[in-house]
Amino acid sequence: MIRDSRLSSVLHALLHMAEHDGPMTSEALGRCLAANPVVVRRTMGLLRDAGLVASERGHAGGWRIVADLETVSLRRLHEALGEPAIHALGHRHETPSCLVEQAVNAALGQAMAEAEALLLDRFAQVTLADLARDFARRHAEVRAQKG
Amino acid sequence: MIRDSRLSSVLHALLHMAEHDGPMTSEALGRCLAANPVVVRRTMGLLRDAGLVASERGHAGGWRIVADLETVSLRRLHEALGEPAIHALGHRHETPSCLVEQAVNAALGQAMAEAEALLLDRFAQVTLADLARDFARRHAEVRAQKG
DNA sequence: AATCATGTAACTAGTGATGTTACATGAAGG
DNA sequence: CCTTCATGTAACATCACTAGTTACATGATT
Repeated sequence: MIRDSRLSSVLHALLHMAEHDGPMTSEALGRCLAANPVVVRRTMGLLRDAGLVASERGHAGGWRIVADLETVSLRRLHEALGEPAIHALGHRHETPSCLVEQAVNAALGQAMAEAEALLLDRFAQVTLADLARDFARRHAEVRAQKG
Repeated sequence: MIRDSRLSSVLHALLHMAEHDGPMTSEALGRCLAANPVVVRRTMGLLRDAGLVASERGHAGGWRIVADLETVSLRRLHEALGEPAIHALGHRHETPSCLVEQAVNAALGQAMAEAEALLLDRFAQVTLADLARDFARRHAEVRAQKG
């Protein structure tokens, strides 16, 4: 089971918002993501706290992007979500007194730190604008196949 | 919360077994790991199925290593444990019909695949013998400080 | 004032490792 | 043979966390 799909969800939501004129309601986003509107609000609220989106109540309310797509990287979104744990693996005692466990933690910890650094680096290199362009390319491709 | 510390646990257990003469009981290993003996049996059983350790019942029974420490890598142990999920992040729909989600999955999936490949590569390069040597070095260091 | 949408609390569901109890099975020693 | 010791395994509880759901308050627009 995937433990945390929020980064994927907010990316999906943000791209839909980028392609959409005017604010989108939590319910509309929930239909796009096949997710519950309350969960959408809960997750988007973290992006609002980070200054990436804004929400408005009442008629014609909803969510809209207030940041430049070119400057928002996946890493920034990951941070906005509270930097949830990336790895499902780990060790129980962080600072063990046992020398054996220290050796284990050193080896395991280094490999995982390298993998995490690589992932965060990749996240930092991809912006919402990149994804929007990739979507546009896929969209054009499908239209070309049909036409 | 760490979801899966089994790799760390079996490494810890195997190194203790390597430093110990004769088989070690689940209860003794449980004391080393601060874990429940039944959990130890459950986890070590996977290594037994992979041919890395053997178990014996009755008096003077317990667990012992039957593989060459030089040839057992962290990756092989990870495989013996059933290759549990490495990432805590992911997306919900693997093959979405939505083009937006396809673009998201492609970007996210590639970054995560790279990170996973790096981690598995690092795991493949570290053997139990390497860890045993690292432990011996740490042990000598501590004795030097005391003496 | 009615309607619409967010804000948020409170609770449930689902997942997977880990903890725990209980009991069967087999091996060694008296 | 029988007791003891240790694994083998089933069954259930616990824990942590995201996601789903219900309910209601708050604020903005018409």
